[in-house]
Amino acid sequence: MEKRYPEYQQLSLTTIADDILKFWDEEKIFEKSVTEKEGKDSFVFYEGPPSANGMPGIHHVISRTLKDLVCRYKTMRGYQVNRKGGWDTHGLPVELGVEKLLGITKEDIGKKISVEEYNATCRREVLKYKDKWDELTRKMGYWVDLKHPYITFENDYIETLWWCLRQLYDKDLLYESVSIQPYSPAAGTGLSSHELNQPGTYKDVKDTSVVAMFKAVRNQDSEFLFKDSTADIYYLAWTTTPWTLPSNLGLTVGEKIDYCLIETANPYTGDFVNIVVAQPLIGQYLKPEGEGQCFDQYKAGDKIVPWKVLKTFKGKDLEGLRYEQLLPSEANTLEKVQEITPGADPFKIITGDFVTTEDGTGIVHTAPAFGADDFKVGKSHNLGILTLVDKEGKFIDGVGEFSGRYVKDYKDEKDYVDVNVDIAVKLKLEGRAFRIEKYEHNYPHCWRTDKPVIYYPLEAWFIRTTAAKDRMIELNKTINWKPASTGTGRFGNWLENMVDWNLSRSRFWGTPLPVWRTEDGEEEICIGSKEELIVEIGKSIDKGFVALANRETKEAYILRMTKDLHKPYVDDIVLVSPNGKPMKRVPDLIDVWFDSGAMPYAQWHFPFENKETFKKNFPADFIAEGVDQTRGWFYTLHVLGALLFDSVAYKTVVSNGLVLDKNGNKMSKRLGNAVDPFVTLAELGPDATRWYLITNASPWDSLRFDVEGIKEVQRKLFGTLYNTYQFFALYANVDDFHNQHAEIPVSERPEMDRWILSSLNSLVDEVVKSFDDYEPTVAGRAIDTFVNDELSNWYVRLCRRRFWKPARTENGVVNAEDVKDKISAYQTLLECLVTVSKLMAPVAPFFADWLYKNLMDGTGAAQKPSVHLTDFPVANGLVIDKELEERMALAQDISSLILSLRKKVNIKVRQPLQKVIIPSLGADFERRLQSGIQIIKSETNIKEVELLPVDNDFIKKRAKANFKTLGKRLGARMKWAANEIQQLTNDKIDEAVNGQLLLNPDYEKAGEDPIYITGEDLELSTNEIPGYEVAIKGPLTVALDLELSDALKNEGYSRELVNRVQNLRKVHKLEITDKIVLIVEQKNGVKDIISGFNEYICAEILARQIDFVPELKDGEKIEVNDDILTVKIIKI
RNA sequence: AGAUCCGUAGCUCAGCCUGGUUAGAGCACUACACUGAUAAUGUAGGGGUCAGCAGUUCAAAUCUGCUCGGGUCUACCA
Repeated sequence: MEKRYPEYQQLSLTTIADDILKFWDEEKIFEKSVTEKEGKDSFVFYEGPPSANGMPGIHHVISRTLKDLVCRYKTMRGYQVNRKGGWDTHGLPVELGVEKLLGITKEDIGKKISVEEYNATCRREVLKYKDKWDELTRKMGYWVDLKHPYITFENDYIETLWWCLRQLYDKDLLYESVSIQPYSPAAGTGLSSHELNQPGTYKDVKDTSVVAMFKAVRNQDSEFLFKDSTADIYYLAWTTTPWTLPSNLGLTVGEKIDYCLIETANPYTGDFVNIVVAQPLIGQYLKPEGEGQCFDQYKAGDKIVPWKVLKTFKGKDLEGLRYEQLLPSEANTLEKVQEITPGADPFKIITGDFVTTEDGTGIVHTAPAFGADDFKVGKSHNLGILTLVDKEGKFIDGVGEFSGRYVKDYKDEKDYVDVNVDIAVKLKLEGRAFRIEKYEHNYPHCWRTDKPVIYYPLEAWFIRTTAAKDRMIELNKTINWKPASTGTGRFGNWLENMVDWNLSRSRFWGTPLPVWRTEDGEEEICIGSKEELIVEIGKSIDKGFVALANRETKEAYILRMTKDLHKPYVDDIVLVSPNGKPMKRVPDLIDVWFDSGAMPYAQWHFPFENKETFKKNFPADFIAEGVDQTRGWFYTLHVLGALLFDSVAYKTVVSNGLVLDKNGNKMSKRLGNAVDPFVTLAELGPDATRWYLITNASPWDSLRFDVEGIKEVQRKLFGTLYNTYQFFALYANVDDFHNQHAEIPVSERPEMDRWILSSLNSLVDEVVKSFDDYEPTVAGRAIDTFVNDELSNWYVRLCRRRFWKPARTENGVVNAEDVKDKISAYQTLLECLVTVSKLMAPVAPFFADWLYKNLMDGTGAAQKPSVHLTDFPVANGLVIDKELEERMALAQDISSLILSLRKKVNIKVRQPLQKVIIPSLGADFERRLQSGIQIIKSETNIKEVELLPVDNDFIKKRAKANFKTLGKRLGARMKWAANEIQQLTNDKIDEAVNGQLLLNPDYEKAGEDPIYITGEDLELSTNEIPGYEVAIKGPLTVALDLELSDALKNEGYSRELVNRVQNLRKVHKLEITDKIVLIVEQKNGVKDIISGFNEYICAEILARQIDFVPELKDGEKIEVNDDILTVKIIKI
């Protein structure tokens, strides 16, 4: 017989993946899935560009699975989904990799190696692992266009970036300013915090710390502090970097922090002073024993210093008060400050939210030049800025005795004297230090020179994101975040606290900032296109700023200078200003995050090309990346979308969590717990891997990756589905079923079929809803449950006979009813399998296609060559019958209870039992039970199901309170009532069910309200049924009649015999269609039993007849119940 | 320091939005059974202070607050 449906020896998910991959390639299925949708609505997806200079890890598989499944799903829902791949190619990681490769440092660039050569190496190295990435992409089944990716280092890409920058520049959103950055005076360079995160840069060091005393100025505002005492008042502020004190311009306090004015003495000089310090920190500076002690006997140097709190107030009250400069000198006079920052108003107390009472005094010494917080708060409170230290790390002229001294030992001087100590000593002598001590803390060091870093103001270019802050917050509210909390929380919060975007990077391999400027800084130009640059160069040549080399034409020169828009070429370009002065490019490169944030525009080389394409593909309907991109890519996309187009850049964003190892540790190469995705895919197959990643945890939860989990998915889902298919194929091939019959209307199919179809359509409904809601985990789990619990373990198991029962008898009589039943079963199972293949296609694309193709091979009625080109199923509401699904659930529960009873009393299922009694739970229950009775009987091998009417007094009932209805009414009496109800007897229960029951008859005596309960306040169940074994689940009770009549015993015996013979057939490797003759050795009474069930037995074992012989020499022994029988089967 | 997610059985996770009776499932383990889907299946068993504390409520795994533990992000970083 021709086998229409392929049958397999065993399931090999890896073979399936290989075969299907080949099929996709050969038939160009991915291309077709896009081209076939030409003209349909598009679903816009952006691929976040990975950097190909590192190997892909398993965590890339999860985010890409997520992206892929959404795109596949939307394709099947009828959208055209273009997916352009991309590569992120600039930035520090690439540069560091190259430096390592070449064995050089940043300083060597331009010296040992030319910038040109260096950048060429970067360009080459950055796509080092591109092949590996492409391979992973293919093998995991991620459909994305790898043939036409956008690459951020290409000229066209950079040109769009320049266009974007020019737009921002024209809108006055691009500006240059000073910012505080980590700076290494020893190396003479700023450091990125990436560099600060190199191992070993943070070291524990002991520094001289000072609690300095800033003398309060008495005026109208501060009068409230002065009225209680005549002594001078000092604000105490702590610092671990005393060298910043001459640059002090303010003191910052916390608005809501409590501060105290305290009368005490300077511990070094013994002078009586009043100090101001945060209330929670008093204990750090003054001993409790000193509180309230008499001042008369105190002298300098005494261990216990007397003190007394004069006043307590909030930081807010201090705002605006003035103090005298701590270390005045020529260089830091008010005039000098105002010379540098006109209009500045320093030397006052301000408030800042970064102030804590963790350490220090609760008053923060603020030197805007040397701290990011200081700078920010200084700027907003107009303190001005003073930088009394130069770029070499030494004090500038005009700082008195400290001028010319290095603030840290940057030059490895033999006799270096710590200037910080000298400053402390000076303060101590002047009575301006309250405490001086060595303080050990963690401080960053330059990873090249090992010298301490300082924070230092440096020029940098910024995007004025804060200008559009409100709009960005508003736009963010329209974005569908998965999970929502990331949007409102992490991202929303980030937007609320937004600062301007520091674009500047002082590296070599990156997009150059296209700003040219005259030396005096008076004139500058921002170039917005290559064309514009060419024009400007032309002007410059005409002006004579460019000395053309021998015989080089103007055109050739321009071509040479613009063929690569990177360093060093752009730096060699000199342009001419409107006033005729030469302009050179500012040295900065831009943050690589700008590169990726601008991909919606740059991937199409907009606006220079593809204007229409861009319009159709902006904004994205959907993006997805790891949650670590929240403030990375998600942010930069959002910024540029908002600033350039006043639009969101994406409508839905899914942020997936991390992949941890099975012990919950972060995967890292160093720990050796990183999972190689290639190994996983090769060994376990992409489908199981993808399914596991998606269904094990919500994408945004972090996932503990364990290969055992994938194996479980293999076994449970794919194994079961494979078995189900095999089962179908086996019998469909036998019966030559290939969907050649007219479809039997669902209403005419048996209840079992209607049930699984209802369940299937309910599943479709749920899966569609979940995918639409970007909840693939819910969808996957639902499919899993359907396949295992409903389709395989219930439908197929219960319907097995329908498939292998012959539709015609041996002599060819066809029973029309049987035929129809069989066709119905095939049609039903086929529909389930085909539908499941489509439902699972987004998540398990290989297996789904394999299953689909096998089924279509059999039916020969393929709508499409691949499941991925089909339409996603749509639930047919008419087929969904929730009532039927409930009925089946009831039948399942009852069957399960009966099976557990059989187990309990040790009567195997093959032994028929006469009767099961089920107490009714009301009319509804009876109706629902009725249609399940047949199923229960055959599933549990029981002859009859007897329904016990509600009002019988045969069983003992048990009532439980319905907390939901009663709780609201009774309130505090609930506990009491629940207890009462539990003790109700049959007649009381009946009273309630039939009308109402007064629960507290003596309510009047107790002075209470009467409590009436009705049937709906009770949940009834059964306590016991005399003479029966009883099992209970919730309100449901079944009672099993255990009596075995001879007839039942004999029937059991026959069934047992059938089972043994079936085993023999299997052992002898008979085909399931082979006919046999059974020969049995005669033995006491056996013949009578067997003969009584002759027809049944023959039908089951496909025997033409059963012969009995007195003695069977070459027979086999089988055990039936307690008998040993000798039998023989002969194939005919 | 701030933000955010997570904490339920040995493990992986449901349940929480919308409070209600004895908190579920799978894996693993133990025992028994079943076997024409068989690398499957059924039944039973052990296994839980639902991280902790407090509050709201007749009633809290569920709502609120705080604390603890873990992860991630941010602190001008790619």
